[in-house]
Amino acid sequence: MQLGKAERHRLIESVVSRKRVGTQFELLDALVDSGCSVTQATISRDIRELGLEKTHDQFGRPRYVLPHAARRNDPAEALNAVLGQFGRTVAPAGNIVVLQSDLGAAPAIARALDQLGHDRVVGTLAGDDTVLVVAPSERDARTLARELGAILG
Amino acid sequence: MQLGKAERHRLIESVVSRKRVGTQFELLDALVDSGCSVTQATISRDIRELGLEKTHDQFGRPRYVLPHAARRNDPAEALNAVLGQFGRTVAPAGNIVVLQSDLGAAPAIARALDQLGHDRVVGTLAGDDTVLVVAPSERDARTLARELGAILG
DNA sequence: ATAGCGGGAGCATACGTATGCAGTGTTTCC
DNA sequence: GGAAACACTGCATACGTATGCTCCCGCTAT
Repeated sequence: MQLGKAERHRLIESVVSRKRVGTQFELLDALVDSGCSVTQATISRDIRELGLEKTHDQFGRPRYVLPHAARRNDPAEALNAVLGQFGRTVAPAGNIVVLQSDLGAAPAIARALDQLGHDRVVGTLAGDDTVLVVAPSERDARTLARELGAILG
Repeated sequence: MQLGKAERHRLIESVVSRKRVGTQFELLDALVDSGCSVTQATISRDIRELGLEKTHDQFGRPRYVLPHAARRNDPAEALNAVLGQFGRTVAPAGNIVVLQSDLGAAPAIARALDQLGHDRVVGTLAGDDTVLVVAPSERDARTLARELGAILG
């Protein structure tokens, strides 16, 4: 044994979050490539211990992902939740995206946007129920508005 | 065939969100109890079409859940995200829970708490970076603080 | 009417995952 | 040191899930 269980777990988390892994044998191959040689049985146990979830991607193909709990601090998740819950409308106007929300939620949304590190978000300004999102260009603003609109539903 | 595919899908969503279903045969049984008799093969296809995810509960037991996308409007999800992302500290004080957050996030947190419909949340009052959560009793406040603290990490 | 098409579902089975058991190595406590 | 307890893993296999094939039904155009 060259790699301990804990290191293997880190490795699995890393692999799974970087590429689509649909079966435990695929994962096994990836681990072997990284110099970690174990059997499927071990991987099955690892997966339970890590709490990995098996989902389907947009094409219905299987995929393991990190447990939801582990993604709780992911800025993208936060934006999804806060925007899905409190967002009302999005509209581009020049190189600005105007985002309307439930009263009081705007600062949180703006903060979530800031933390995204999104290329098309230059900066944000929040009121009580409105966020102005400044984009680099009109074109970017339109794209961004579309992206945010998709989250709203 | 008495139930169409669409109705069966609704039924599956309902069952899966109400109780822990660990295998497709368990789900099959539940459907039969609801007067819908199909085979495991059909359920396998349904599960892919619905995009259900197979996770592990806190004891490592398997469980199907609705896809993450479908839970985006779940108030509990919103609270998790917003609190996990922006929450700082929680402390009970009398029958009040004092919640400190990142600047500006308090109103969103308060809103998320309100929408929970939680028995121990009588009402909330939000400043910029502080939420006061009013609980029915000191006991409730302590319990509530513990619950919220768990979300923070 | 009927031939042709497409969706839905069952059956059998291939594919994928979990687990009882046994073996090995490590730590702990006499 | 030696025994006991424990953690980790592989092997074989039981368990669980996906899918190729087929049939059936309902629709449409001929």
